[in-house]
Amino acid sequence: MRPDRTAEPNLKGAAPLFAALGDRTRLALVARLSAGGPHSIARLTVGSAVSRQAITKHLHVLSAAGLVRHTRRGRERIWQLEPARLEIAHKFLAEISHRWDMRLSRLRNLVENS
Amino acid sequence: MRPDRTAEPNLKGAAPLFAALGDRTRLALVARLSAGGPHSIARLTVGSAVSRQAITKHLHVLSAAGLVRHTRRGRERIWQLEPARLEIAHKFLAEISHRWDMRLSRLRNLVENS
DNA sequence: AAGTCCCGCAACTAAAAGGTTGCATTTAAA
DNA sequence: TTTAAATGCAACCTTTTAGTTGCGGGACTT
Repeated sequence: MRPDRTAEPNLKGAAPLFAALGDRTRLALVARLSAGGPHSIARLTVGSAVSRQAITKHLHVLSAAGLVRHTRRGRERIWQLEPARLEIAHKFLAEISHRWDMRLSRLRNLVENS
Repeated sequence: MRPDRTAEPNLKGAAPLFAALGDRTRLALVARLSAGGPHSIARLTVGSAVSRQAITKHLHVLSAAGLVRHTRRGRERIWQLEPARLEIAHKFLAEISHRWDMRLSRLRNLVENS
């Protein structure tokens, strides 16, 4: 197995994920779906500051990022979380933190051995 | 110790962080700073697709989100990563994933005991 | 002292984002 | 079979974002 050339944490892939999460309304939706489970649009709209159509748009944005998925049930559309994609963002941050720690420890070694 | 009522992961705080990370150029900057350490603007511009002023703007966006910090050194401005803020976003994702796992295991219990 | 490098500021543009309203459609309920 | 609920679609508006160019000023170099 060769050393991983794509060690750069999934740059191209992670940015759209973060962008999708980078809105207060959408983040609230994700949080709600993670705790409350699948919900219809109407249900997700209750208690929100914005209109149902706005919620719908946000759900589509999340969907385009692969963070949620929907199913029909009668006349309603049920949305649910897709946690696999969250993991990508999560790992990206872990990788960045790790790199930074490595830098610091290398620097410390340098100082101690001088 | 009571159950944590503020269990909602830092919604209001995390969204701006994700928004700041939700751009390819900015994410590349963060990745570069995490691996390569502090750099001047001119240095960060080399190899980028966009102009120096664009990089400057992006750095200011990251700075407003608390993700980077700068220092003067002679005629150049050195930017460096501020990893503490990354931790907030990181923990948010961990919390969401955890919630989802809890939901799944509760559901499974429900099915098994029925 | 002159030239060069690094940077900040300002004005401007094009495109995308977030939101709204109005209306049509499908499905459930009375 | 009406009526009401849940949604989809489309047009429109306003603000933000990402980017550019041009220029001026401070800080090293020679």
